[in-house]
Amino acid sequence: MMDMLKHFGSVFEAELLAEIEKHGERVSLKKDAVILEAGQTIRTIPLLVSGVLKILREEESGKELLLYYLLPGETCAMTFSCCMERQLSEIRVVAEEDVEMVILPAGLVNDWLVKYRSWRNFIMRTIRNRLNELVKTIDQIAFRKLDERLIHFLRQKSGQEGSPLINISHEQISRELATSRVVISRLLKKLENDKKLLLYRNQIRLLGKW
DNA sequence: TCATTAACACGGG
DNA sequence: CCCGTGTTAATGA
Repeated sequence: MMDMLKHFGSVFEAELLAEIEKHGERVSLKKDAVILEAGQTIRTIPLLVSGVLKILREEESGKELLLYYLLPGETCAMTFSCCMERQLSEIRVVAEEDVEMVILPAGLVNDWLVKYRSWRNFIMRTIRNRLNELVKTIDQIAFRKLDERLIHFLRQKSGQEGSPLINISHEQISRELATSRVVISRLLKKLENDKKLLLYRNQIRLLGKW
């Protein structure tokens, strides 16, 4: 549980950490594993220890739209709000990389809201952060042109991987931004001509400041 | 005007 | 060969 303490040790009081240890279930996931499909009921919420989870919204036509990434030290606001109301999942959760996490039963985490100040603060903070980020995403979709959304996506992706070298295909990008590959290829080519990046097969290297 | 769909050629792994 | 990529032409919002 050492890596657990690394991200949550300073956030929760000792008593709560003991409860998490007692009731939490340790789960490992391989890259691309689907944790949750849209329409399923949610009975647990995850605390991410390592790796990255991707939260997606699904459209009727089967198109996907990236909502946000979940990083170590975080929990999923969407999952939390769903399981509080015993609602069906409106989202799809996929492991972007190999993931280590602890899952907690939905009932418990409700009680903890009253019992532990640190838990309440943690949940409030993740919901607040997520809300802020979603507002930004909505802004992107509503008001920005696709080229700006693409740049935003690349910047985020590069930051997430901690490297200017991004491993992804045009097809994957187009799916996450809910557009067609043709458009992504064209926009990327333009960015390459502008010396903003270099294109390889399944790889993009960002040049200069991002 | 700009996105999408279909179609095709190129070429690297 | 297979698949990701670069491009174009037709069509639509």
